[in-house]
Amino acid sequence: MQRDAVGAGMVSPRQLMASLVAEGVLTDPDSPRGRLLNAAARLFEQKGFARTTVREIAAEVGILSGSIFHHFASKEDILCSVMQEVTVYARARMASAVAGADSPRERLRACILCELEAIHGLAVPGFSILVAEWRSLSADSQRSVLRLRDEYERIWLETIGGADCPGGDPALTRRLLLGALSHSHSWFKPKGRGLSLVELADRVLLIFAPQ
Amino acid sequence: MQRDAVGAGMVSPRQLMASLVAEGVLTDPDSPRGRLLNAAARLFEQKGFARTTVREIAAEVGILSGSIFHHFASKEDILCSVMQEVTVYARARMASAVAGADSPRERLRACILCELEAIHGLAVPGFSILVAEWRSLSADSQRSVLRLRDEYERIWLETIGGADCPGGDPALTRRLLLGALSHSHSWFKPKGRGLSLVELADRVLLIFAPQ
Amino acid sequence: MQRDAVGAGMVSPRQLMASLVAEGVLTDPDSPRGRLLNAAARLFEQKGFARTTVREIAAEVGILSGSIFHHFASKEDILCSVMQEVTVYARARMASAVAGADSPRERLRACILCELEAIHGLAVPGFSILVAEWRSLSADSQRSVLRLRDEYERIWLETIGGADCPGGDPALTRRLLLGALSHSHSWFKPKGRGLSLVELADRVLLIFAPQ
Amino acid sequence: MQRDAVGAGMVSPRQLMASLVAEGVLTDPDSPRGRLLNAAARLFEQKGFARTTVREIAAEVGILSGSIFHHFASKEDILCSVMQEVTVYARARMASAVAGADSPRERLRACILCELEAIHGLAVPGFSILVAEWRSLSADSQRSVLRLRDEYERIWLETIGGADCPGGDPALTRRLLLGALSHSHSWFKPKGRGLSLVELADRVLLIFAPQ
DNA sequence: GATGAATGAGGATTCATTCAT
DNA sequence: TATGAATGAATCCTCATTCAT
Repeated sequence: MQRDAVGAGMVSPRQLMASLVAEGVLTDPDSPRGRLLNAAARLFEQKGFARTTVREIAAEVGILSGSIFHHFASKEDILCSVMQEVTVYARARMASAVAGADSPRERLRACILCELEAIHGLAVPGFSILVAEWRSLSADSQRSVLRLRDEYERIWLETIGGADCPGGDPALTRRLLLGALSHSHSWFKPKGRGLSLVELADRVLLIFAPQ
Repeated sequence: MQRDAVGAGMVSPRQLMASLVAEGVLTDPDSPRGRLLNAAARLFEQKGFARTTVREIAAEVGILSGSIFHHFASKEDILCSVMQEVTVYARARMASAVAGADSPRERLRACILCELEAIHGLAVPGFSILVAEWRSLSADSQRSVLRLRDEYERIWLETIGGADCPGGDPALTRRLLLGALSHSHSWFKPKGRGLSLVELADRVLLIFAPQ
Repeated sequence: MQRDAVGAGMVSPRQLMASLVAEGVLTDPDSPRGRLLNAAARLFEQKGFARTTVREIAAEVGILSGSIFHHFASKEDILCSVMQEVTVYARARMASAVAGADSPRERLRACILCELEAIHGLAVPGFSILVAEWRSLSADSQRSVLRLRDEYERIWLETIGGADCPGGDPALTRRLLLGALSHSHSWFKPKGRGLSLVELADRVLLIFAPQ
Repeated sequence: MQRDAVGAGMVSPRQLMASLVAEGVLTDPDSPRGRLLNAAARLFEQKGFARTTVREIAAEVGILSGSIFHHFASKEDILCSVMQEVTVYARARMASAVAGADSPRERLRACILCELEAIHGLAVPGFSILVAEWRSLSADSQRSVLRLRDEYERIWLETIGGADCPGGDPALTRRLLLGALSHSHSWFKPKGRGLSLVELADRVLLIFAPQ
């Protein structure tokens, strides 16, 4: 029997985003700022932060490069904002996914799938940037993102602690998992005729929580 | 009882490198070109390829930026050369490490430790660049590195296939391992009072090949 | 009796240029781009393309070198644009000059004087660049200029064909004329107390169309 | 009846050069310096002085760029030397050609053909450089070449004065001729199935000295 | 909010030239 | 004489950022 994707029983990505926008904790993706963030996320993911120019980001949403600075203080501010938005969204999504899972093992599965979907842009573009471009951020910006990320990681640690993972060190397990999952961005093609994302999640689960 | 590091029974890094240099398959690290490669590897690892200037690389070995182009055709050529050298060296080291291990499980452990040592620059600086800066390479350069890397990966796949890894898909296991290990570059501090590299390797082994 | 210069009965250079600018086929010489083109033409003529730096061109119009690339894609693009503008203008001027001449011989005289005036910058600066810097242009750029030049040369060939030139090969005559006239750029000084441009044209006419 | 080329009755190019080398007024083309001069002349003609690097010249004769400066003081010195050699050789050849012609008209024909052969590299490569790269030379170097060229031009002027050229101004006629002939370098292909060099010379003669 | 021209510091790269070996 | 590593100034070009309109 095909297991359910994370989405089952959850609010849809669109609904979730809408409610976060309503709460004022996320930028409206249809606003100029929101469209810039999306374009930037896509480009940073595709070509990397350093190789993306503000001109390209601006062109992507049909404005000129100078106009970007009405919305962001600097190029780094764009990156930081992207990361913040991604973090906020991923955290909400993760909370919702875990809440909808019954057993400890299901919860871990939900976390893995949730992060995989984020990494591969199914839910929100830009998650892989968090790992790949971390060093492009100034120390201050890193702190601001880390603060937002805290709870996201807390959920992960609790979930790993609850599941029966070998090694007995949830922090280490989490780090290995983060590396393994985020690297999948460079080789896993969800469109392919091979593994689906859900299948990949199950394989990973089998390794990090056997039985 | 403290298990042995990979190095036990192997030729020393220095000896290995010397013999590879003698074979003409590696650049003499004391030659101008070799010193440039080392400096570049260090800087690329520290700050990333895009954020490193040729001026900095040149300054690191005490020459002027223009002089670099006596040894390399372009900045990208430096990156490509670094990756090639790292690959050649890591391959030789890996072959030697695996050859010195008796059981399948020991061989896997040797692979993991070997790669961890490479990632953390204990053996050769620059291995983590292979993952982190892969996209900074042109398609042609990528191919040239991949050709050299082929056997390295072949050893990995055979070793994983021989060990009793869950999942039954050595290629997938390898990819997850590569992600998990290379990401350790951004959080693991070998100097720290925490885990040692050998201990980290054993933990990873426990997860990817339980029992 | 002093014969008339080409200008007689023609629209003035200023009027002609103004109408071409209005048609959108020439750049407004008062626009930033136009001023850059003029400065570049003057410098290329004076010192040659290779020995002229973009800094100098920029300085000539009071901007910094980097700002040039808002208007042109590359230094070669500047050269190409100069040649295109010069060609368009010279073509219009030539057409107008020939149209105002009554006899075949007068038409040839008009062509010669028109090209001489162009070469010596009396009408438009930069014509001599067309010959002197032709090899500095990429093959693609050469084609784009040649397309614009086609009609200019067609007028020449028809005019030579109509006049009673010895040799009976208008194409050859044109080539010899072009060489002879454009070389005058390096020795003829219109300001001098010697020959005037009009006199020079008449001498050339006497040689290439005797009687 | 096919008219004779200049060469008829003259010493062969090879003999002429040999005797000039013997006199010490020309560099032995088989000496290192001579081979450098030939390579440079060919490259300057092909790509222009500014676009030719000393590396290319050196490579052409199989030495390294640094070694060039054992033979020449600077890149400009190479250009100057090329022009001097070309001038000396052309002068000797011209004298010999004119001496072998009987009538004034024949003498003019010999001059034209002689210069055409020089321009198209049949006798010595590099003559077209004299016109095309004149501005690449410093004032001092220009003077040194002009001194050598004096007699060459004197022969031209006397010959033109002796022939029955229209216009009555040998200096002007010479200048127009020089422009017309040297420009042929950019369009005339001696190999082609069209005009031969001798035929071209006869056409030119017909224009500049009718009847 | 948007424009687009301009900035200006900095980037990689070129290349004639030098000089110890 | 030849080498080849190094120089160092200059080159074209890039790009985040500013600002008057």
